[in-house]
Amino acid sequence: MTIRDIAEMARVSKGTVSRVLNGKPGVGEETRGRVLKLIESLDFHPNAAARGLAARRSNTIGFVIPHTGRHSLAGSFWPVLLTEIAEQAAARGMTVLLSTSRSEQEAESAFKAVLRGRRIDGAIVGAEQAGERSLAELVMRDIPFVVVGRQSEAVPWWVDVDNAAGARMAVEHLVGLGHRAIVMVAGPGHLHHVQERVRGFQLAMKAAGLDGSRVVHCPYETEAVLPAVSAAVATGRGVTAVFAAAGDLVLGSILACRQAGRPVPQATSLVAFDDHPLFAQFPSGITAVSQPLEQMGREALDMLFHLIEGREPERREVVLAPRLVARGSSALASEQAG
Amino acid sequence: MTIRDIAEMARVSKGTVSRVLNGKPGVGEETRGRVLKLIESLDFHPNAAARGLAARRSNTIGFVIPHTGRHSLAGSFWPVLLTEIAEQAAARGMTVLLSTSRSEQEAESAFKAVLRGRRIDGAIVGAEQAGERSLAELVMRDIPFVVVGRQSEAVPWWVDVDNAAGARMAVEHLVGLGHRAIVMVAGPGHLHHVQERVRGFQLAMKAAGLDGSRVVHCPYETEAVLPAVSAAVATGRGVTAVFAAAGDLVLGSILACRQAGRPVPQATSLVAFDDHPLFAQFPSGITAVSQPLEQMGREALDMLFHLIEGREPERREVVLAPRLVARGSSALASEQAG
DNA sequence: TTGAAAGCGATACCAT
DNA sequence: ATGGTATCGCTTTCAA
Repeated sequence: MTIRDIAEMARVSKGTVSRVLNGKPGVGEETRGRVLKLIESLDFHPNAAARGLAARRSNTIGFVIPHTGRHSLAGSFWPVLLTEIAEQAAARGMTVLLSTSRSEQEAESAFKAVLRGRRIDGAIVGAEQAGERSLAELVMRDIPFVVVGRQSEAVPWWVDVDNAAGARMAVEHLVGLGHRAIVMVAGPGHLHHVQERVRGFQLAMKAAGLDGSRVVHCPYETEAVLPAVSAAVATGRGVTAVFAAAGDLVLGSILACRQAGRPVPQATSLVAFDDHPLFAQFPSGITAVSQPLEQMGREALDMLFHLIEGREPERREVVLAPRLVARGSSALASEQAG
Repeated sequence: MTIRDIAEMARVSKGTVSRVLNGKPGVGEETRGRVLKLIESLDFHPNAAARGLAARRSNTIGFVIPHTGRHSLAGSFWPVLLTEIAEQAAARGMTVLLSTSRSEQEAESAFKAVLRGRRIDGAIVGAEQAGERSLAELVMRDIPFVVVGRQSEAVPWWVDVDNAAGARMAVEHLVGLGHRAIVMVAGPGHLHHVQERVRGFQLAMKAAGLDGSRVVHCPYETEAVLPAVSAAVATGRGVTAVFAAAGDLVLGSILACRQAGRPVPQATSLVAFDDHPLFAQFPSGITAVSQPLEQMGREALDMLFHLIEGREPERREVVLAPRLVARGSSALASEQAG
């Protein structure tokens, strides 16, 4: 079943069917209706390859995220964003081609596989994957892209959550509850979003007249969290609250507090950066700074579609505000056990 | 840059370049080398759409998983499997088109979007998505597919973990540690894998001469887990162990035990079905029945490629053995507190 | 408003 | 071992 069959049955030319198919003008009302009805009744869908070949458009976008074996997809950020993007792309008649891999080496080749042969019209790229080489590759192949998260300053189009503001919200929430000695558990210091969160933390602490130097850096995805945090909580005399600045650090932080004899929420308050379905499952819930993933997906796709269609996006950079979801893990300092 | 440019530069015909590109015979050694060198030095990659049109192959497979907003991708099973498949597909020169969505309604349209226009050569379908209508659609469009997990009996090709065996392993592990009163926390009873796990549990309990009737069914992704399980643990006098038969139920089960005054692992042993990176992060780790995701991905792709190439797969059904990873959450019954 | 025809960039068959 | 050419199914001028 091809466009030609439809044309013959409708007694029109292929060109006319094509116009109808693409909602283009220049087709009589009656004719359009007739063709449309035929297309629907036969559940006809034009061949994507032929379409792509003729129109030089694949109607496919690439989603390029960090090598993900256990790390990225095990968290909540990328999976949810991926879902958002897949869905919103579908709503616009686009499909999503995925580039993921377990290891760093394979990431590169997986990435290239997706770019090759003009398979995609554009790409959404995760910040960690947005290295110079990758971006150069995209530019070279003339593929528009939007980076989610920010790593390098050299990226032209990106959307990110306001990491510093999120950290500030966490601090202000805790300070508002009467906490004065707060430990921040942060990821590896070379990551941009980590730096931003630390900056936000320290600014907010300073603004409150408090000591912002209690920052513990841990690698993600490791058991190193536990000892580091419990040491910080145990030795930092008078510490009443912990700011776990990434989803991956939350569990370790909670366990560390318990291990240090200062369980959450009875003796220690905790606020997480990144929300996760599990956080609502904890006995009284875990207070979290939630990233607006749906909106991030929407904004990123918006920009990308602008770029694909050759229109300059309204903004080159989009910074979205996170939202604090208060749950039971953060309590009044005065009500905590000593 | 097209195949034609390459042909001219190499002073051969397009046909010859095409043969080289596809590693087909009928090209002189010297010629092949010359063309190959040119292709590499120019980093030429044939246009995927043109290729797909002429060869009637997209070199793309679809990955269709349950609507996943918070559920599926928040767990560990699908994300990891997706990664495996993306990577292994890439190794075979295939790319992965994704069909995901947040809600059940959107799942259907997202699914169709991927199938339309012969975009994919074949599909990997998640069991929950393998409803009659979806499969009928695939069959109708003549798209080969392999189902991961098993839901209906009507599915011709599938790969799944041996759920019953996994449950048995959990029981035997616990029994070996001296536990005699074990509660199973299971997912919704209408799911096939849940039924299988319950069956395995009960068979193993019976074989050990124990009471296999302590089965608590909970919906996934909810806070209903907590009350249900703590009730079971508290009222079931003498219960010393819990078998949390899905990753999503583990945290709730652990919290429930603590809430019932019988914390894991001090007073209650726990074994999980499904492993998760987080499980290694818990203080002493959580014992888990681990699914061989890498192997599942490989087997599923193997079958799929057979089907795509019109060769009958060696097996129509593949059942893989899970593996028990012993960690600290399961202890000798005799060493547990009262 | 509509039709006819020329590509789009590969593959594959048929000669040579 | 190679070249020439029809073909894949659609989009897009260009005429009418």
